[in-house]
Amino acid sequence: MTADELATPRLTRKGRATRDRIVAAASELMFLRGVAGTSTDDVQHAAGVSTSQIYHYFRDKTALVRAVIAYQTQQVLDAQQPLLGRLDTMEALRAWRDLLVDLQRERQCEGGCPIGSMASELSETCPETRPDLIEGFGRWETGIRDGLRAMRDRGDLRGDADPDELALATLAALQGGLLLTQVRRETAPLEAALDAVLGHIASFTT
Amino acid sequence: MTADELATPRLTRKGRATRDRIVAAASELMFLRGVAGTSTDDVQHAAGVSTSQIYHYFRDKTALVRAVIAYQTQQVLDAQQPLLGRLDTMEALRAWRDLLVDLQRERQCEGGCPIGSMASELSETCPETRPDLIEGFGRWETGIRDGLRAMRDRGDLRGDADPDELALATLAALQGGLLLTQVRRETAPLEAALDAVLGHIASFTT
DNA sequence: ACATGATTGGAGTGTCAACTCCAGAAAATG
DNA sequence: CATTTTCTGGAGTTGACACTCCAATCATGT
Repeated sequence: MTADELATPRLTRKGRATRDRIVAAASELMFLRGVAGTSTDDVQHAAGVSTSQIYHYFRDKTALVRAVIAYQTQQVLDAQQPLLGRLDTMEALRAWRDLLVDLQRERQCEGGCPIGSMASELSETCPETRPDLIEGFGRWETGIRDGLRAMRDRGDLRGDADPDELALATLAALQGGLLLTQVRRETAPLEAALDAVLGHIASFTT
Repeated sequence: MTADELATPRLTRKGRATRDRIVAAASELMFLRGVAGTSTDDVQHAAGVSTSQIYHYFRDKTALVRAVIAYQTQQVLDAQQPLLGRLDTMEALRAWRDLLVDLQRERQCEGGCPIGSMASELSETCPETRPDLIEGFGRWETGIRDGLRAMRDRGDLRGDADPDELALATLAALQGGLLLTQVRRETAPLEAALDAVLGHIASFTT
C-alpha cells in the first residue's frame, strides 16, 4: 500500500503507462536538477503529457515527489542486485564496494545518491516525504544488515560484532562517500569511506 | 581573496555591518529551509534591510550563496574548536565524536550539516559554488588529517596507516552519519558511523 | 450500442520569485 | 565646505511556477 494506489484507485492499462512515464521522467529530471529545480512543466515535456495529466495522477507536486522517491529506491536497490541480497562474505562486500565505485565512475561522479540527494533536499522543507525517505534508507540498510547477520550467525563474525550497528555505519559511510564524491567529482572519497568501513568489519572476522 | 572583496571593493564600516547582517540572516534561513526555499525577500525581512541593499552588496543570489558557504564553513569549524585543531590522540578523537553527537542532539537532529546540505543541493544545480564547497570540506578534512599525521609521525599510528585516506573516510562517515541522523531524527546513525571509523583508526594504533 | 468513468489537451489564474531603477540620505575625502 | 562615493528605501518589471477548469476523447463493462 504505497501512496500510489491510495491516490488513484482505478487505472486503465493506458493510464498506468502514462503515470509510469510521468514518474520516470520526473525521477530523471529531479536526479539531475534537484526537486526544486524541476518544474511540472519540465516533467510534462519530458514525459510528453499535458498539464492536466500530472494533476490527474497526482494530487500535487508533493505526491509526485513521493512516487519518485519510491521509484528511485527501487532503482537503486535493483542496481545493486544480486549482490545486495547476499552480502554475507567479505568477498561479496568487496565486490559490492567495487560495483558502487564503478557505478559512480560511469556517471562521472555526477548526481550523487538519488535517495541521499532527495533526503537532504526534502528532510526539512517537506516533512511529509520523510517517512518515504526513511523507508528507502531502511530497505537499503536491511539488505546490508541481513548479510552481516548471516555472517555472524555462521560464525564468520565474532560475537562482539553488532551487525545492526555495522550496517548503519556502512550505509552512512556510503552516503557520505557519495556526497563528497559528487562534490569533488572523483571516486576517492567513496573508496576511502567504503574501504574504511569494510576494513572495520573485516577486523571482526574470525 | 574570497569572493567577498572582489565583488564590493570599498566598504565603509556601516556597509560591512550591513553586509554581515545579510549573510548571517541568509545563512540561518538557508540552513533551516534550504537555498531554494529561501527568497531574497525572506532575507530582507530577517536582516532588516531593503530590497536594493542585497543587490548592492551581492551581484546576484549566487554571490550571496557563495558568501553563505564561506560563513557557514567558518561557523562549523569554529564550533569544533579547539578540538579540531588537536585531533592527535584517540582521546581527542573520541571527545570530538561526543561533541558532534551532542551538537546534533541539541538541535534535535534538525538541519544536518550546513555545508553538507548546501553541497547536496548545489553541486549539480549551481556549479559555480562547487569550488567553495570543495574548499569548505577541504578545510575540515585538513583539520582531521593534520591530527592523524601527527599521530603517525609520533609513532602512535603504525606506518601502514594512511592519514590522508583515513581523514577522508572520517569526513565521509561524518557526513553520511549527519544525513541519516537528519532524516531519522535520532543520533544513532551518526554515532554508529563515527564509532566505526574511530574503531578503524584505533586498529592502527601501536 | 450505450453508459459510465477514465483520460487528455490546453488555455487560464494567482502568486511569488529574482532582479532593476531611481532618487534621496549618509558618509568619506580633499 | 564641497564633492564624490557609498548606502538606503521602495516602487516596479518580468518571468516562472504550481495549480485549476472545462470540454473533448477514449476505454471498458454490460
